[in-house]
Amino acid sequence: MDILPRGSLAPITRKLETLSALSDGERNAIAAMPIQVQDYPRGSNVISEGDHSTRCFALIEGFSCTVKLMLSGERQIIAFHIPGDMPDLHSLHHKIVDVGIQTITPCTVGFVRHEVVHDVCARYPRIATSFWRATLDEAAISRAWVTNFGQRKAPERLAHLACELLSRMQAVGLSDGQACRFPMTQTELADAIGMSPVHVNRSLQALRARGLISFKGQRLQVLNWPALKIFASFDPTYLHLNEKSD
Amino acid sequence: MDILPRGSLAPITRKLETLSALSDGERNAIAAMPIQVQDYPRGSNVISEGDHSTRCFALIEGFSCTVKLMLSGERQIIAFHIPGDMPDLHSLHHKIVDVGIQTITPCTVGFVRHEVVHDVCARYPRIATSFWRATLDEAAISRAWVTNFGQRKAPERLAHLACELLSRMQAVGLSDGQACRFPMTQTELADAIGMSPVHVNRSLQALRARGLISFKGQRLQVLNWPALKIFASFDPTYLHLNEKSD
DNA sequence: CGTTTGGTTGAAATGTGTCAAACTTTGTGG
DNA sequence: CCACAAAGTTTGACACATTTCAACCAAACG
Repeated sequence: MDILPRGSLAPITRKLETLSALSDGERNAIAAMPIQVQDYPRGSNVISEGDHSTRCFALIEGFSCTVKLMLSGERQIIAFHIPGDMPDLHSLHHKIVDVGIQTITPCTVGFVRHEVVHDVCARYPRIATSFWRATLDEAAISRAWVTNFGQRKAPERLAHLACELLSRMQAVGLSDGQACRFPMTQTELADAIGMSPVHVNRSLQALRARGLISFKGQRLQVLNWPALKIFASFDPTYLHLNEKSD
Repeated sequence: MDILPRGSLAPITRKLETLSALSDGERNAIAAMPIQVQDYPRGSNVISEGDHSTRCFALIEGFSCTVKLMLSGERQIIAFHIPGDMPDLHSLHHKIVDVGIQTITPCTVGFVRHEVVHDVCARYPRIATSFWRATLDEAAISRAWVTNFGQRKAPERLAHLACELLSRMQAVGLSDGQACRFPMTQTELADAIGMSPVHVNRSLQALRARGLISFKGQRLQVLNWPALKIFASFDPTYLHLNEKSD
């Protein structure tokens, strides 16, 4: 754990810039925030359910997910996070966190103390707005997941998730055409879409058989984007990707 | 449609007070916001998907829900709203709304223009915080719904929804012991939990057979709260009911 | 090279959807 | 206040989606 050189905040600054335009002063204020960088191996808990939160973090490198653990031992994955995301911003106002955050791959995260964030928000209202918007973007994704669960069968659900992930990766410049890194195991996908791993496997085969997507070595490749969108009835409006505040 | 006398803002002020303590100045600023009151019959659209939003609203009286309409004509209910809720606060920063809001009963709502809210937020940071928190509370509920869909079968899912609704009604003083108004039809419940109306009906019968709840004349009566909580594995932490900011 | 982890397969059990009909309640106009 | 219509609820039989369990296979890894 050490202090991050200014440059490493690039993913977060870039993310905030997508939310609203920043002045030089605002950019500097963000770059000046004291940040504690920490690496986590795959499968570790960055935040545990029930923790009392005093800081929040940005995902600098790697994939993580928000999870809810059941008494039965089952785990529900509620959201996936990609570099630049700030998955526990809500802890700024919800001190008792009701979900955990786990790493899916080895991750590098940057922690910032809540006082620091509150202070920056107080001095730069537009930054506060950006943080608020980041939490709203997340909320919109949760709503889309509710719809995904309620309205779609397994193959369509998986297809929709693939559409979402690729779109988000494209939005932060982490895609390679219509392909991107996709390190989730089938068991993790099962925990995310609320189905058994066996059924995930069969649904993925159905998607492959239709020539929509392919998975090889932790990569998702979309073979027929228009057809995939139609199959999943994917409408990216909910991601609010090209909509800045103010 | 007319201007509301100050007193009618009571549900909203009370709601905001549950989010963070308000000073007299803050209370006055809220009471002074110009508000347009409008009545809607049951089954009408307060907000339609795709609208470009210039104001947001508080539900003063009645029940409404957030919906996502599918191309197929199906509708997914994403959230239920009770008096005091401000279901489209997110439109403050997401101008293009990706969901609609429909009334479940006749409703009275109060609209406030976005500029007015932004102005109050700028002058009273604690009010801004309260609004932010209100959107975070909603987001936490969406996350809980994802878990509800992913982890529970129909009867447990319905039971969890009943727990949530009753808890929220209790929190704003609209319950009657362990009973409260519950005007949703089985078809609406079906749209909310992503199941067919027939299966909702059978699941409700299962809950009644277990002696957990009863429905009569738009009322939900919980007959065995401890047993219901266990059956639904309901943990109210996610509602953040007794947690104020600052 | 063996071990572990993740992916694939088949068959049977369970959960849920669909359709069509009957029943019950609610609301409305005469 | 009644009669009727409309809306909401309940039932049964059958089809389909998904889970479960157990086994096998393939790739990754020390």
